[in-house]
Amino acid sequence: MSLNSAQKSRKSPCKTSDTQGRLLNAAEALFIDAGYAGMSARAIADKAGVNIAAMGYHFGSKQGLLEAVLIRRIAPINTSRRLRLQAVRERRAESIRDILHAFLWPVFFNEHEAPARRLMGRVMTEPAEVVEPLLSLVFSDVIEQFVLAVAACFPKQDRALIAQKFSFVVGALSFTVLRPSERLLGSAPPTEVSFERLLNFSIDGFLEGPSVSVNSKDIP
Amino acid sequence: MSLNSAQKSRKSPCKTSDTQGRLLNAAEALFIDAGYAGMSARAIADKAGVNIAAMGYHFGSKQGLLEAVLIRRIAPINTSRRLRLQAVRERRAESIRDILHAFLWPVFFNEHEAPARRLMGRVMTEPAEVVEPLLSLVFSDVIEQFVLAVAACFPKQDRALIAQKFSFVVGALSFTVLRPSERLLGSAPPTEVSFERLLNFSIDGFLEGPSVSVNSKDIP
DNA sequence: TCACAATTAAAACGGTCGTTTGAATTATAC
DNA sequence: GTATAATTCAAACGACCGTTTTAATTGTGA
Repeated sequence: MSLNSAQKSRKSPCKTSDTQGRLLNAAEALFIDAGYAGMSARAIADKAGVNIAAMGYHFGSKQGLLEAVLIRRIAPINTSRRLRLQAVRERRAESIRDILHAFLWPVFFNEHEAPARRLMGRVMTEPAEVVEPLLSLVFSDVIEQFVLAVAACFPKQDRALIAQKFSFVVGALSFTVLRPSERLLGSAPPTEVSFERLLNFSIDGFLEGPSVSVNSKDIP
Repeated sequence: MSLNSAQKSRKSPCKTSDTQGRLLNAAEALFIDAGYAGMSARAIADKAGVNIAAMGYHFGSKQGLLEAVLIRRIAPINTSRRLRLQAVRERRAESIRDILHAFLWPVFFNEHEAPARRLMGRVMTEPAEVVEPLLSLVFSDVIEQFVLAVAACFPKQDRALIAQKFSFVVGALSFTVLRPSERLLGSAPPTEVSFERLLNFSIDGFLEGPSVSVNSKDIP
């Protein structure tokens, strides 16, 4: 029996069916479109062209399959983020643009493009509790690193304020990549354009903008 | 038979059980926590302390109940947004702060506070196709009005750019109100603080910030 | 070729899904 | 009080859920 996929690919090197890969792709697409509760094991198996029992055999459960889906795409993105942040830091002249660029770029540009982007958006807004431990496992560290880096850029700004500003960036990012983005906008701009716009928007939010000098009155 | 709730309340003015209200409250809470696919009709009925058939009787279906839930909370928020935008316009000196204030304020401050906030965040990220027509029905008009108002503030800026910046605001807003917000931040700041921070962050994103003068290189 | 492990397949498991039915109960109007 | 409508209730509908079992099939090393 298998139940583990890591060491097994070494024992059977020439897989022609690639059941695991087909399951991962099918589950990814359905999770993006319907979320965890909305994707059924039978729909996954059908889309993958695989017997339904294959899911339990290769990944243990539906939750195990989703975890594999997330780790396959999200972990490389966060690794890329970390590497880029490290490269920026080694230049000893990090700017807020460099830091946010390192955070946003791997989401928009990677070898899997749209699927990875939308998967990122979906998982950040997924209500199912099964993804909660996965989220903190994969994200908490990289988020903390980036918030620290941004804080180093603005020693004067309140730390909690910086953390929340960063969560605004995460929100704008998640919402942007969640859909083909014809929802609010009439049409979807090219990926490079969306990326550049979100980057500039986020940068301006961190810089000490004119907004701080203006008082707003709550008109109840 | 009923199947319609609008004209019926006039015929039976003294409801002691308030089955519809209990169903709405229960469905709202469960939808916020689990999304459409994750909330079951039986869980709703149990939480409401009501027979399961009451849902079909009063709202036709689970989808009908969710529609009533959304309209009850979201429509008043958007109405408040429109009224505030109109008030700002009549002053003939609208600023980006005033416009964004009118857009954000009704989400953070209304008579139902946290439930309405989180419901707003959940519905904006809900994958189920059943909410799609509801979304465009309730949101497309108010969004268009606000984008137009912002565009009037910045006649020089590209219209598509403004629309996408506004979607960034919507994303940051949705993500902020989606959870009690202990997810990325360590703790949740008071509502007024979060509101003020998001407002300032959004304003800075629209103002012609320093980011436009700096070119970013894509380091692949 | 033969044992043996890995994988796939068909079928069923108990359970829950959203919805419907029809009778019982309650409120309203005359 | 009685007819009539509105509402609630228990029960069941067929369908689908995630998972498991058991047997058949495939691939691999001796």
